[in-house]
Amino acid sequence: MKRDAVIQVAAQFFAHHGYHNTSLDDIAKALDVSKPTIYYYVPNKEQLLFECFVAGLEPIRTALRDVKVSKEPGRERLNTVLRQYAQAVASDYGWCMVIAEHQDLSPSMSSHIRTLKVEIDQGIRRLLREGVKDGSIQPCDVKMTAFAMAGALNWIAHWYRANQGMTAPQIADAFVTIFEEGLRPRAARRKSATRSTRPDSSKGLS
Amino acid sequence: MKRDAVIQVAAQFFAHHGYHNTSLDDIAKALDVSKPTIYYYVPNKEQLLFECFVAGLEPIRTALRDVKVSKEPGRERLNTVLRQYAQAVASDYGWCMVIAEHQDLSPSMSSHIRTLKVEIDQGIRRLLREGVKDGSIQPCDVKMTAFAMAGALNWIAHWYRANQGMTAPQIADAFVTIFEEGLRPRAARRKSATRSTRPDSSKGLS
Amino acid sequence: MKRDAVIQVAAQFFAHHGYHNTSLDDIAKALDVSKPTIYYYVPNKEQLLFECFVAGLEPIRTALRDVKVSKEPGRERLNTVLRQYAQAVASDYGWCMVIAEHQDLSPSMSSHIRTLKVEIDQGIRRLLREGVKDGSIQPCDVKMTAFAMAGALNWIAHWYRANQGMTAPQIADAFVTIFEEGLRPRAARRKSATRSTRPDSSKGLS
Amino acid sequence: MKRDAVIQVAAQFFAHHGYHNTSLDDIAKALDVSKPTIYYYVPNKEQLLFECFVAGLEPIRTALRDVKVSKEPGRERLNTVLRQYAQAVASDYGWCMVIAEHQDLSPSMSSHIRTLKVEIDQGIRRLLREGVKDGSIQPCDVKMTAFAMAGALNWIAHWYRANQGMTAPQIADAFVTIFEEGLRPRAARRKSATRSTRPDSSKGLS
DNA sequence: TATGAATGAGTATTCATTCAT
DNA sequence: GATGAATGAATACTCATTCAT
Repeated sequence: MKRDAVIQVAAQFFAHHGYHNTSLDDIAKALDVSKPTIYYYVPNKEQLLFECFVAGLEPIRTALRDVKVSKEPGRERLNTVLRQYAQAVASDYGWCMVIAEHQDLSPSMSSHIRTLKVEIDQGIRRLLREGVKDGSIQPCDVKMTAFAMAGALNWIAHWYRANQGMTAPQIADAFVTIFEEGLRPRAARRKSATRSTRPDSSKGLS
Repeated sequence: MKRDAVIQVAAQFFAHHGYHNTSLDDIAKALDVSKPTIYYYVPNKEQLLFECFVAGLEPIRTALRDVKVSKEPGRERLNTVLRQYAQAVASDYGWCMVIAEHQDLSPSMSSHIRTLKVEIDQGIRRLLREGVKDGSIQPCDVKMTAFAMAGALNWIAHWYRANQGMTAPQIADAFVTIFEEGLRPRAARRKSATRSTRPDSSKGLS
Repeated sequence: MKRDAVIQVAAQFFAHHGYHNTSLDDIAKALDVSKPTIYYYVPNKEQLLFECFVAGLEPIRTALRDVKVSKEPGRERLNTVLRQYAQAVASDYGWCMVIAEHQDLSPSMSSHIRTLKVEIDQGIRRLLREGVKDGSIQPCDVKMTAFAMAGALNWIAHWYRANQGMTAPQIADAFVTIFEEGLRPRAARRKSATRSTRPDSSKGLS
Repeated sequence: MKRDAVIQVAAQFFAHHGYHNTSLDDIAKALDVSKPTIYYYVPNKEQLLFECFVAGLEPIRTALRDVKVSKEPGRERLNTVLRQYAQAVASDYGWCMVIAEHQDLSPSMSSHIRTLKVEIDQGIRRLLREGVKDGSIQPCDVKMTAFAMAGALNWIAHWYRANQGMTAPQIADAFVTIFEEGLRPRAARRKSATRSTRPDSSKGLS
């Protein structure tokens, strides 16, 4: 589908240059079509961002749905979702998914996006609660924990570069370990964490 | 200093509406001055963003410096810095600090900002390493842990609203607990986590 | 071609009001189009000036080329070029051609224009040298003579007004006579100069 | 006088960068004073240009006045004036003198300048007429000859650079020779023209 | 004399969007 | 399906000029 090509190219441009620094001219040129052609597939720039957002979010929603019927303990199911989440954020659509904000969107689209985001957040919180209930997760502030996880994972979109350093699944695993184990030493340590693969590159803030 | 007022108002606008959706006209109107007056204090819009960035970052740098001479174990010193970090991100300048990216900046300014960000990241990594060495932090992937923490904390800028729900220090404490304890239940639990204060609001993604 | 209309109208405005006193709004209004339309045909104001410059220069370059294959003595060929030169300077594009300077142009465009100007200058010097060689022009300081001629002719752009007083070819003839004969009386005068047609108007300096 | 310093610096800036590309800030910075200080000496930018113009023109007016009482033949007196003219055009004020145009000036100032320019032009024409009458200049189109001379001399402002190549008096002499002798060979040549000193540099058009 | 602070009026340029074809 | 041509609206930035001090 050409429509998908439009959306993917848009996502890549948005991720590299930002939403506002990407003109439809840029996208048109990259696709080697004229600007009005884009309007044939998408009604406006805002919708383009929205489509990128949805494309990125979809796999996470699917993972949340899949996990609902699983028999595994909550912590395992949460980890499955987090792994999928990390992969989504590291995809072409990750950046759009993460920065799509009310700031650049009309009220109606903004609330639409908010609904989708809330759905994800609630899904994660539910898994946390279920994990606490079944004993696989220790009691915690569910809301804050969901925020911390989302933040850590979303941030991947800001520093991840495909084909450089770790792959998305590797990052997901590292993060899962961090969130599972915590920093405080346990009386009986059973598993030693892996070392960083590229200790030189450092840009946690960005 | 009027200059500081300019920067603060700019930071608030950037945070609420985004960098590109804020015109210098907006800022001028909010300050009740004419547009050229802004140029009297700041040479251009980019520099305005940069000043906001620096204003937000400064307290974190200070905290990192202060902690260097502390005699406490690494984990405590790290927590001190993280608390300051959370407070900075929740300030007026937090959003600017977090989204100031190469995308909207000239190459020279971009690299300047990168340098400052790397400094923070390295500071956190150092504390992690020292904590591991002195036994207050369990062995972990230092780089990934720093990334996860920075991400979780940076993300606060996307959902925090002053005078609503938790205060910045409360959030900081909650996050510190999460990172310290981890999700996996410990054999002997000594400290039970607090419950979420506002279980209704949910927007982890944004 | 609409593009040509844009350039011609621009040239007229530049000539009447000066480059800096002409806004793209003025040009757009005169063409009865919107400002962005101009940008559809020309990438920026500087390029607009450049196009006017080239439009004015082209006939002179052509004349220089044509004259290369002529069998006439140097002085005749020079006169042919000077006549064409005068006509170009008196055209809509004359003023642009003459004032297009490094001052208002980017370095690259500036050097481009300089190249073209040097080409004209060298062409005139060559004709002077050839005239001296074939005896049709008396020995002289070739460089200074070329400068004097170029100056006298360029200056036409400052005082010439179409449909007032002499036509461009008449002016060209008058100048050719002046340069040919010189002021010092010749022993045997063969040709008496014409009188000025409008002795009242006087603005040699401007 | 500080006022003179202001005018001279302004003239240099105008000459190097153009009237419109010179801001009062530039001039103030070069003089190491604040912008309002300039307004203490000169009421506005236009007046600044006017003062430069007058400063450049004055020596020519003086020369014309001096020559009125001379007993020399017209051609000699004309040459004296032309030499002074060339020197003025090559001065700091030359460029301003030559480009000061109605385009950048208010109507009243514009007409004032025009009056001064006409005075010069009429002075030259008068000398030409007197030279013809006393036989030192051969009959010619006085108006066109004055225009040609003014153009050739004015143009010096566009290519002359102090301390490079010929001095102003040398240029004046070369031009006088050119205008006196003309290109057409004379039956009996009495004086051979000098050669160009820098035959490589070529920029007659500019 | 001199200036720090301020501004009104511009001005080039960009860009999402439209429409006739 | 696709595009050439056009535009309304916005926006960063500049600069001559003023005025209270």
